[in-house]
Amino acid sequence: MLRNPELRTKPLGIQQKNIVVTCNYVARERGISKLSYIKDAEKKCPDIVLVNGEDLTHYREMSYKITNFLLKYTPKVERLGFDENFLDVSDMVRTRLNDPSTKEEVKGHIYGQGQKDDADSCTCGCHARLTVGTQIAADIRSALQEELGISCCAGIAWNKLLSKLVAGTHKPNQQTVLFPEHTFELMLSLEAVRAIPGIGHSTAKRLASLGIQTISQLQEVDQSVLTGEFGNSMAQTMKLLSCGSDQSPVVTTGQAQSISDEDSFRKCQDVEDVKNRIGGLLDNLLKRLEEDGRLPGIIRLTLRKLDKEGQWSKRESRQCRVPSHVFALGNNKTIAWYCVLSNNKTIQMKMK
DNA sequence: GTGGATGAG
DNA sequence: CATTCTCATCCAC
Repeated sequence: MLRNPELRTKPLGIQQKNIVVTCNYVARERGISKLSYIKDAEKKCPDIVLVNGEDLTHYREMSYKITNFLLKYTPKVERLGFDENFLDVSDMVRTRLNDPSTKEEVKGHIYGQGQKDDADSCTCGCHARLTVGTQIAADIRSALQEELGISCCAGIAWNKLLSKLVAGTHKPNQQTVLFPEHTFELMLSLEAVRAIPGIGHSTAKRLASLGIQTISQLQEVDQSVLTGEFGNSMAQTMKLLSCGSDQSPVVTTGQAQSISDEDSFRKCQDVEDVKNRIGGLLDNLLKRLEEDGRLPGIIRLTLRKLDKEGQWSKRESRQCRVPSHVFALGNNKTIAWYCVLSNNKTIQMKMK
């Protein structure tokens, strides 16, 4: 929509292979959901505009533009995927509170109540700090809109878990603050344990085997029951999360730890074809490596096979170290063959 | 260090 | 359920 503003008012979907991986809010109002099949989406919404999004270059570049923009406010910026960032603004809050011109006004929504007044039961100053937090969020979101043309949601709270959860309560392009009195309310509004970030489908399944499906069940279950299935550390963490407690700090993300390029290799029988496709992935990777400026220490190939019935199997990977002389030669294909030969295996499909 | 599992958007 | 195309972390070996 940034590159083609005419699409703003139209139902828009981003397509990768057979799937609408994401879509704008116009499309969502028409009943399109993320990760739906193209067929279903077109059935519901025949005039949906589809843009191919298999090449993530543009999204990655904008993603880093946004993170770098946020880094002008504080060095404590942690990326989560391509489109979310955590900011620890504690220092900014302290500075603003020392400024006599700072007001008491809350910007945006307050979670769990119409107005803010009953609130001042705290003696620790958290309400004042969170209020300043809403002002900082409003300032940053407004500047982001002005300078990069990006709208977004924000959640203001005292830990990452709660800020993420409360950010999702007013969408799109709005912000919400959580005051401590309403923590329990927010956690219980979630219902399923799966809604807690960090509890994915696998952990949810294991919890279900213990008879735990809702947040309140997780809050009330005896520690020892969890410890039996997950071990002490995980059990402790999950109990805390269920109550809205998250000790994890905002960790500055910095440069990527790895870069990868992949493709689902649809209908690839021919060996020649496979070689070409892997070569293409490698070329893209080398371009990105050059822009990055660093040299890789390791290269890894990842693959998934298709069985007779067209079912995907689990991922398999092979990796090896890349000596720097490989790059001194400046020879593209050398690297992939170095990897393949040094492992003495034939590897097709996916490459990381 | 390697390779699989898991989880995030 | 994954499906797409990434990126990160954890853990057994």
